[in-house]
Amino acid sequence: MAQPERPYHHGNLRQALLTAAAEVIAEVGPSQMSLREVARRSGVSNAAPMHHFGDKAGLFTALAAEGFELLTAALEEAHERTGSFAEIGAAYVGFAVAHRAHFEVMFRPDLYDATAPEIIAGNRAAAQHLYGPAAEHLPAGDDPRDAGIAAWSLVHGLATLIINGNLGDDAVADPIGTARRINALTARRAARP
Amino acid sequence: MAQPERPYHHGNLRQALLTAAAEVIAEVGPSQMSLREVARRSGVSNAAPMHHFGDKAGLFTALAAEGFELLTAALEEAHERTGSFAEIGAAYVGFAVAHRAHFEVMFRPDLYDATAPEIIAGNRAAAQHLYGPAAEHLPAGDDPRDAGIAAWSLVHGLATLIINGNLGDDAVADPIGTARRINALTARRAARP
DNA sequence: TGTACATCAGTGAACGCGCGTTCACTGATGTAC
DNA sequence: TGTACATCAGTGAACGCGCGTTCACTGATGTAC
Repeated sequence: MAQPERPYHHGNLRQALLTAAAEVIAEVGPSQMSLREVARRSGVSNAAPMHHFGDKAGLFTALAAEGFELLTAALEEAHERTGSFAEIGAAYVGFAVAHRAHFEVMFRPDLYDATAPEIIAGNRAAAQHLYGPAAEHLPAGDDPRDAGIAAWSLVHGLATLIINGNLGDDAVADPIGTARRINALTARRAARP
Repeated sequence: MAQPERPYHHGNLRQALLTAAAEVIAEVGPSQMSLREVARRSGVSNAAPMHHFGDKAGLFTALAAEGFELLTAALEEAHERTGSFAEIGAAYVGFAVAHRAHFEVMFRPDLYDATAPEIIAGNRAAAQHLYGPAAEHLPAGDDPRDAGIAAWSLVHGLATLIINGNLGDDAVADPIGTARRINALTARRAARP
């Protein structure tokens, strides 16, 4: 037993806590997540999370910021890979399902400090990757602002309904496929002005 | 002082508790609502709510059931009055904004007993008033199921984004107007196959 | 290369708090005769 | 019409619990010389 199971210095505790928090949130929801449970799962004392995040809201802020980065990366990747607006929407839904905990926290600003610079920047970056392509694929006569809101509403609503279990089993079983069909349905209409 | 301020028998405590709960939820969110605060606002002892709802989940169940009734009534009214599918969608968003607390609870089934008969019936009734008209206004070639999901996603996403404060001030200031434009935009596209 | 010391990361016990729920109870209401 | 009694609606004190946060602390690491 030369190597103790848990060394005094964790090495990467901050990230481990975020990962554990996402796990807990995915199981019980953001509002039932407790710092103590997160610490427990990370094999660390009750007070350890405070050291990294200051308080509970600080952990949520970090999680939301990480979420916006992940979302932006997912949208960017889909855009560059396919150039298809419908695929960007599918990537949005894919992100929500794959990173359910992040997604739920991101859209509950009451949980965290929404004025933190990393949140504002992350928010803006993600929005640009949605609104930008929406404006590119605009049929004549449509207001670009409304078209952006419509596109966002569509994928956000679908993601929310799937996550909350409000859609049938087939939609839940294949969220990205459902998103593709829904987006294609709307895009197809838009392509015939 | 012949009339005491608070008689022993409230007379309509159940409804008063539901109203107070909706108030609290609108202020602090469903997960921060406590039975004690609801009792406090209703001018009644801590234990009084248990008498009417059994436990906390019971109160949420009652609130969700009431929400489904209100939503169904709102959709039905819009349908009969205008016959317009876009107006039904606007009514959905209008309901979410006007009855924010109900709306939030309804779509968090982890909070209540989703298997309660009044919930299942309410859910089904509301869905029929959305999916039914969606099928009527279906352009050729569209899958009716997908069209229903798309319509629901659009209005549900818009409602969620507005409630969470993710849209700009003008959308928040006039949610129904925004919903009308978004729905009309989609409906207009659908009308040109 | 070795030593002194500052800094960093995590401990663990303790705090006060608000919560959901229980319990035996009491006041008010309705009904049978 | 009056009385006895069952039932209903709400009381208020108490319970045990998990929580976020604090605090003085200790072990580990890095850096200056």
